[in-house]
Amino acid sequence: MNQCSACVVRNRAICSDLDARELQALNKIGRQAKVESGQSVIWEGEDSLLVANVIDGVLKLTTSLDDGRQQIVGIVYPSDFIGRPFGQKSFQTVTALTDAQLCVFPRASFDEFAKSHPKLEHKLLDKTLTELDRARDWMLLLGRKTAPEKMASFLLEMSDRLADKSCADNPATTSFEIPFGRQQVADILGLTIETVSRQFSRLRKQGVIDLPDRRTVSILDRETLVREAELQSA
Amino acid sequence: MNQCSACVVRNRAICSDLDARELQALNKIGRQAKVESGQSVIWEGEDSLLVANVIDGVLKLTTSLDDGRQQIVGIVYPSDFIGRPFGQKSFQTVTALTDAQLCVFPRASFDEFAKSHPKLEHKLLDKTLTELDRARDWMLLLGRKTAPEKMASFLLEMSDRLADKSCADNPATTSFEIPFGRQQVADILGLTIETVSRQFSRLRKQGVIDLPDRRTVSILDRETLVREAELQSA
DNA sequence: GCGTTTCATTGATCTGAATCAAAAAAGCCG
DNA sequence: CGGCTTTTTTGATTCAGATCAATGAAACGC
Repeated sequence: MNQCSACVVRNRAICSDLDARELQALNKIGRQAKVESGQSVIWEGEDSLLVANVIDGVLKLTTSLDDGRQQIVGIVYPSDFIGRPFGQKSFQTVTALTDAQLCVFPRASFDEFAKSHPKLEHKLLDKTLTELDRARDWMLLLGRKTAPEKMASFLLEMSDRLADKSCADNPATTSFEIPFGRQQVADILGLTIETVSRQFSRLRKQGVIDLPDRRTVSILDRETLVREAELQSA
Repeated sequence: MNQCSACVVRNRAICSDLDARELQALNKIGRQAKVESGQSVIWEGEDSLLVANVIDGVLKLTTSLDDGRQQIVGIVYPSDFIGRPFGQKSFQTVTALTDAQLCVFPRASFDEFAKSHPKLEHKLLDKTLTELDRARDWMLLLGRKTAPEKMASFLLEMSDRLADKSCADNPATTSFEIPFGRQQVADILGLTIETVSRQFSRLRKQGVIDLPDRRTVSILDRETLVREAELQSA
């Protein structure tokens, strides 16, 4: 039996404000599910049949064009929520970038539960508003930034999200493993894989970053990155 | 005294599910405000001190870089909600594109009211989820579409939002007035004003659209536009 | 260990959209 | 109406990033 009380995202997910009894009711309509890296759980254009909390792993949200061009429109981490409640259609495909653990709910039951539990809806609203802010911020990057600016912004964002603060002996140097390959970085930034690769190489040659292996990035000169990212006015 | 019962967006705004007594309570914390075209009501980076319902007019949400580059990240129509509840900082500037009428609330009072009125929070959640879908859709356009594709997508979206269905004698021909100039179209699509102008001219020469005056667009050949927009797979 | 496949880097070239620069058209106001 | 400003269009040129084309380096299976 799944015990929400033992859940690792217990304090951060949308269920965090529910009491024991409510949690048990929610638990009844949901189930845990394992998703392997590369697997998709929700498909663009399909009926929205399920929603879920991410317990562990990283997933991507993508939209795409007929000819294969693809844009990653969101990256989902543990405690984030995926799926489209109160709507019939999904506009994005959700794919696991690492092996992942989800807490899945049939959409209809979730909708019903949510409507009768304001505390949960409030949490969901808060998360959605934050996501909207993030998406709109990303629109500035996609529409107006140059390749070097995109790259710097990306590395700083990744560092904020992923840096292992525990082993940061030198505060200036942060190291982290990006959970995706070059093509996916390109699909996040609206660039080609070649341009992404060239930007990585340039930053390495300039001593701004180090690339111990192809998934790991060490930021050596955060100052320069911040300057290159052309931070927003405010 | 403002009477919500007479409000033109009464059935579509986030307050539409409230009963008479609740409406009166909400009315007490809010006030109507007129905003002139060009005026900003919320500033990027400033403390989020107010939120509002749009009663009449069109406004834009923008994010910008230090050097003046700007991206329009949202267009706001009557019955839409603006501002960032439950958060201290605004990430976007909100500016009126036409004279507008708002129903303004101090953020703190609104937050409090919302938390104790689940029906309102539910409506707001629904609207926010829709906005998030729209924003992510737009990210595909910004990151992956070419200038002609952007232009076609833009015209189709505008036509859906603005076309005066009442006077559409010929179902294939739709006419509408874009509530903004070329520079703003450029800031929506992540292009320059020159490229936007060239695309307009090209479509006019090809007989796909007509431009009776600089703010009005008539779609003559919707088919071609749809083809050029490279519609999403699903 | 070694062939095979996949993924990343690097180089050469091309091109779509940006930039630079006028000209033309539309508003505006006395 | 006729000068003045602002906005839009059009043309010439440049350039950032895409595309095309190899090469190189890991990861994988046997």
